[in-house]
Amino acid sequence: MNDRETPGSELPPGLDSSASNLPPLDPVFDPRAVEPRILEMWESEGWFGADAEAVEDGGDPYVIVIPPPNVTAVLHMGHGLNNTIQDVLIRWRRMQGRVTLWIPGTDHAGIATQNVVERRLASEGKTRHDLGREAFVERIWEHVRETGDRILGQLKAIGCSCDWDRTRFTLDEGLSRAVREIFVRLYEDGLIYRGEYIINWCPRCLTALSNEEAEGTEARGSLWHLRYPLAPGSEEAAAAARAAGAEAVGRLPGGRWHLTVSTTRPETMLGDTGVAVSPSDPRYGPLVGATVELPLADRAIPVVADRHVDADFGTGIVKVTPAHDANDFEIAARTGLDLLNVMTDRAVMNENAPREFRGMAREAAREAVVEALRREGLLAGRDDHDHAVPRCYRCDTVVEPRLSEQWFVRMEPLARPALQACREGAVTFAPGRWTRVYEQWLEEIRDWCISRQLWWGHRIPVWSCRSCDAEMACREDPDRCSECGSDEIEQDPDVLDTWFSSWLWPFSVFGWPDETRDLQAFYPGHTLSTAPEILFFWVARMIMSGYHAMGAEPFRRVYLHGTVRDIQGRKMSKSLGNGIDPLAVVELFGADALRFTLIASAGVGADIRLDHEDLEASFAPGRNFVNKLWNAGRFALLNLGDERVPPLAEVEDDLALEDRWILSRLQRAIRRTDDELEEFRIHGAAEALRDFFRGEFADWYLECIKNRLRPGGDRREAARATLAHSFNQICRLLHPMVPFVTEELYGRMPGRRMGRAPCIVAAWPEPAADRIDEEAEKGFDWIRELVMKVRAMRKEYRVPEGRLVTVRVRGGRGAESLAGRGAMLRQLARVGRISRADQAEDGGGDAEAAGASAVMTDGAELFMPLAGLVDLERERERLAREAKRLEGRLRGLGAKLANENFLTRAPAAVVERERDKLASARLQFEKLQEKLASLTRGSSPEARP
RNA sequence: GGGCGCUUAGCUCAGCCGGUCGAGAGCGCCUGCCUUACAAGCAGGAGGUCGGCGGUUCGAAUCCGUCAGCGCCCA
Repeated sequence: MNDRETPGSELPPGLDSSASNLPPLDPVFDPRAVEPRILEMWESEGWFGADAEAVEDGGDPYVIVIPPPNVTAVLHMGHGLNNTIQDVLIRWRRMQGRVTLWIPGTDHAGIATQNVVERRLASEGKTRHDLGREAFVERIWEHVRETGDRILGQLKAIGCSCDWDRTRFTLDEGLSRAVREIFVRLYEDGLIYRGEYIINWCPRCLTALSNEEAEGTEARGSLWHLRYPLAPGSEEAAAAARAAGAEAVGRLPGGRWHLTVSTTRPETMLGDTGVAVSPSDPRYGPLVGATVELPLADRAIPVVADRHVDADFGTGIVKVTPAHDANDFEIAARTGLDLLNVMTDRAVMNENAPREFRGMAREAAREAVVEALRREGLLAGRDDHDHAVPRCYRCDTVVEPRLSEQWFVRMEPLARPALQACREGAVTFAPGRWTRVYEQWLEEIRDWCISRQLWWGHRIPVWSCRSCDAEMACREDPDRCSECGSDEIEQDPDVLDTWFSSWLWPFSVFGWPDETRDLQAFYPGHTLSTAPEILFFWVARMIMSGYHAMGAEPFRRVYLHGTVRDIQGRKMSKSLGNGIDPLAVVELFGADALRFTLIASAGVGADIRLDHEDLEASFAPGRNFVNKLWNAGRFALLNLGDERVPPLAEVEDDLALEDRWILSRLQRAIRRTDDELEEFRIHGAAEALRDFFRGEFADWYLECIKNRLRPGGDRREAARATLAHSFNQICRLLHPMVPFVTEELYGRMPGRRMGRAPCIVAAWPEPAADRIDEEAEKGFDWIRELVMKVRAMRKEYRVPEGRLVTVRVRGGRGAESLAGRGAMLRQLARVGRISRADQAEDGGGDAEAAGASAVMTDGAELFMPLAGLVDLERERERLAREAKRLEGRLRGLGAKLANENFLTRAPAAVVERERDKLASARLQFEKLQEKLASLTRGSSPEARP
């Protein structure tokens, strides 16, 4: 990067331009003809990467690690948005001269990837068990080698400037070593433990899931009310409870007392080992310690008191199924109830269930249990009940809480520094509201179940000894027991949660646990951009591991972007078929159009809606903008030609009003763009640049200088210099958002000759305070207003487009502003002749001829003679309408300024501004009244004095 | 049950630590233009009680309260 220019430098003078080996410019931008070539140039010239040395030499790093997509994933719009955001930030910082590094990579996606390959096997009529572990894992590797990393190629296609040489994969040797190391450390610190707990279990994937992986989905279900008879001997207690108002205590037809409990999962009652009430519930006090006869199962279970039970919810009595419900498991732990597992790992009723239900799937068992209870008169009823049913985030199967032995990470000690970092502002979130969400999750942190009953992933590095029962977590695979020396050892069969490797990503990619130069140079990183869905899964855990392993936060700023939705507001998904393939968009409209559309429509953290059925409509904003840019570039290049373009400094004295104006506006655009980017308001930056490029540069500046650019044009070199400079800056400013088209145009600009750095590493523009020119802005604004007024009058009276008009101007700043503007006004508004009527010779004769009139904000009066076209009545109405509008405004401003409170309490500057507005409105109003009066005189002679 | 977000032009959205918003953009719509960079364009235009109500303030799309609708997260 020694080819960089110093910021703020002018274009080197007089360098040849048009690299004539480039293809000619099409009138319509053809991304397919441009993008691959540019991409190839960036990569072959090696602009994407960075090495530690640049930082060691004093460079200021800027680091982003990509949220690693699943290795077998294909790009979707969410990736498109997220990675465009990251690329904008990276390219911007790179141009600023930071040592930028964006690390790409993928994760192995344990369940997802294993599922894909298992499905393939199934189509061959095989299961993974037919192959055996080793062969199966090899099969997955094959699959990954074939189709993996496809998504990275897709990221390249949308222009992502990652350091591709540093591509990482969570199962790489280095990253696996990091996983092993952190596991052993946590184990040695007592932060990893194994235990039998209720976990979320997917009966299809046959593995444990973390809480985060069990997604609650709204479902319309049933709440069943079941009657559990009380064992003999509890009659008195039951009667007392009933007397105390316990409606859930009643008598069966035969006279026996019973309790009523409610459940959404009746089949679990076969595993009930107790019934619980609140210890503070006066109604059930007498019943605590009583015995219930569990129907169907023919077991006696006790009534216990536990604080978890809410006396005010439902009947105030709950059934307790410790082996099949997390809350019940905790109740059992506190009250000593038995654990009874009545299901297999496939959620089929097992041998602990009564014979008639054994072998039934849980759904069938539910119906059978309900039916059996109904037969016995023990079904008290059923209500509709909407509730959240947890489903496997990978296969959507309903998750079954299951008692099993798993590995957990004790999270509380890890959460503490992560929470503190947030409170102290070491890590901040955009939008800020996510701060609270993050903090609350950490405040109520729960231990993390990290074992998965899969074969694809990092195998848990714990061995146990069959001879002495020792258990050891090892950095290197052991061949004998560290306690007794026996070689009868075996490794835990399970693998680790994929997130247990991705939470190390910000430092494992740099070689941790080795103290590498990369780690030294590039950790901590700076920005993390991702979707809020994985705030807990990933972001929070990275912060925790960062503090634990590295003693520092992995990044300082977290940007959580919105969700890409379809036009109806639904999330895009494969199953709904409402997704948009970013590559299809690239194919149709180009990567730049995709990027600009996404960026320009995404407020910070706001969702984006796109119509998957009308890509044309959805991506028109980006495509149109890019095409406009392309054509402005063509115009500039055509006019700059091969001739020498002087630097601005050389034409300083020849700069015209419009030159000084656009240069001044350019400085403001630079400032605004910087401000927006610094605050992560990328769409704001896009808007700033669109306003400047389209609204000022293309619509006004280019139109203004067309005459001057012709051979022999007035101050031609000044126009060429200003054009070259401002378009060059526009390319740079827009490069982070639309890198391809800007690179292509920049590469053709004068001064870009062999060897000089391309746009991707051109210096980011810096605002030059001495180019801000208030006077030029005011002067040019006056011209703009005049042109707009003339255009409006022409339209009003349908003056043919090609026809030149005459305009007379009186008063205002016309005198000083009009000199030498003839050609410009002809170009902008087809004004053939413009004259000042200030001098006496023109007098107040406007009304003599038929024509259109207008008054500018500074009171300048315009008159456009339009004999034969103007209808006086219509003109009168038009002016009266305008006068009425001004009158209303006058009233409003007058009232405001007559308000003593306003004058005394509002800031002086505000009052001053309002006074100016009033003066201007009054002036305009008066002039209009005069016009109207003269019009009336002109058209009705009898009214003359 | 707890928390958060959204409601501004036909559509998608900016603006929201109050005055420069006399409410903007893109797309769509109407009218006129193939003006030698661009019809993926240019010019002109229509279109909004800034969800309802109440409050604070000299002043509210912007702050507070409340109601309604939509959406998300946690339990």
